[in-house]
Amino acid sequence: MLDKMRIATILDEIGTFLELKGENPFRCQAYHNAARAISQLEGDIGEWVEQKKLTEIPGIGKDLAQKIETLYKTGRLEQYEQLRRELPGGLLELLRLPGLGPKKARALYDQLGVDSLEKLRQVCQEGKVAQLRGFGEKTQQKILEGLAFLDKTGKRVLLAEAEYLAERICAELRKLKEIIRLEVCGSLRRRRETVGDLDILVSSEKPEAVMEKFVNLPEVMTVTARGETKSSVILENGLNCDLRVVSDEQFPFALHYFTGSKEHNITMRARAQQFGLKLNEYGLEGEKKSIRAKDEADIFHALKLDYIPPELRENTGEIEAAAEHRLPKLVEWSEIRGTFHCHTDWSDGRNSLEEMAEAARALGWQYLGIADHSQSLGVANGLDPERVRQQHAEIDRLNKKWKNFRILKGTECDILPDGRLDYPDEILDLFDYVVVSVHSHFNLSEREMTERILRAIEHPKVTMLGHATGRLLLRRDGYKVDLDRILKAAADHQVIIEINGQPDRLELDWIHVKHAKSLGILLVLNPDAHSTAELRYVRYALDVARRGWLEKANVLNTRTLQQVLKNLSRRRGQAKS
DNA sequence: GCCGTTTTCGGCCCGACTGTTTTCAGTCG
Repeated sequence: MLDKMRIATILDEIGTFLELKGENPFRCQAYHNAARAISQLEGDIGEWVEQKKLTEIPGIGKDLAQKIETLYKTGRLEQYEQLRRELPGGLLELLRLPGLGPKKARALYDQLGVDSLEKLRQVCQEGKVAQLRGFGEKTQQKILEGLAFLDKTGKRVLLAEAEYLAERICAELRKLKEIIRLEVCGSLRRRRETVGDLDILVSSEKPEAVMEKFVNLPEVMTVTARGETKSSVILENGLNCDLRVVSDEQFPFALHYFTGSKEHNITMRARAQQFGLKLNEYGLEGEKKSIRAKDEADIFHALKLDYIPPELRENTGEIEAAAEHRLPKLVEWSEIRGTFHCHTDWSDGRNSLEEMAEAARALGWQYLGIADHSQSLGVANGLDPERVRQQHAEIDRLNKKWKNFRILKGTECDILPDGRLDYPDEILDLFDYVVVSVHSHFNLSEREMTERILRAIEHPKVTMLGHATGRLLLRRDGYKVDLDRILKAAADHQVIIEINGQPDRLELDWIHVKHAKSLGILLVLNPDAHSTAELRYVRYALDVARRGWLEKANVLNTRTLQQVLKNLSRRRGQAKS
């Protein structure tokens, strides 16, 4: 039996193989759409199959439902295997090169036998590619550069890194008096966890001056394209950056267009068509009238939609919700009143209890939860029971200092390999709350890992589950675990789930956050801070929360100190009875 | 391959840029 991620990957590959074969592009797109829909499906794919509900998913019809069912039940699909026999898998990785699409990849394979990046490098170096019809010297050179780029950086960067670069570049561009409006679009504006390139949009009556400044910025390494309205460059860290210049009248339309996502835009254009209008990056026009917009909200309103925040624009139901006035009122930074998962110099943090507390107070928060590591995590100087008691005495002493602020006593307690917790119950009773996390034995089987975490969740003294899969973005996948079962158990046992704001973690993933919300699970935004500076990582957890459609009521941190204390004591009351 | 208040066929989002052409195909977002 295949899980939904594997099924989605296979559907996606079928779509790409069909492109390589030159099939009808809309048919290819149907496979890509289905792959996306399946990967974002809430809950267990098995239930959708068994209840014959697959065709209820937009983009999945009779044919694809049948194929998905076959894949789920048998793990195989004759069509897929046939395609794999027909075309080498290495062709798929050729498509990762910029400027190389299915048509050119196919030509390289047919005429030069290219079936891998290595082979491609070889024939380019031999000068054979430039001689092919439709190719030339420049294309060959561009492929070689692309290969070198892939070797070096060829991937996305963390949201935090992209944000830092974008802020520097924008600060510089904003100095130009020719610029009327400026905004960063793309996945950065949608606050995706990783960013593939920066899209900067500017309105100006003097595009040339803006372009000139842009391509000569100190952060620019290479200029890859330069036109009147669009230029592309590669930045010092290997990230691609596009700049578009439009008139100020066009700005809202371009802002919406370049923010994406692509899938959101496609559905928006189809909606515009229903109103007899055509939507593109320059405007919204009909046969006789053209709609004016001073901002993005006007565009949505013209299509009888509520304003959709950028974080939701993934075509996962936001347009339908906007039409029916049932978009969530997303949780906001100003609603955050504290956080729960922070480390101090008692374990592996850099700052003292007092320094952390003062930093939290400076942010205007009412409480700060300290959750240092537990005893078995020796490398992180985890606290044994004696030091737990000492730390609590110190917290009690500090808490006398402040009137409207409080340090909460928590622990990030290890989940041992067999699912037991790292402290006995009488020690766990000393804390205001207990975060449980996996820090060791990542290589268990999916079943063992799931059982391990389930056992921890079922423990009556557990308040919240820390970084749920242990993934490190762009570095390693999470450990294998059945998240659907974990979430269901968390709902049953009223365990809170953490959204970890470390820029390279950002889990629970937004797709699962949305799922957790639908199960009625309470979530918590935690910075996993190891210094005062890292308290601001709550911001990145907030991004994930917003992408997961969370509202104020879904997030523990939005509650006042009194509400939090009440919530925690109620849990503990239940645990003891 | 999907889909339907122009429905069971014939559409399916749309424009900029590049390189290779000499009027356009391919790629990208």
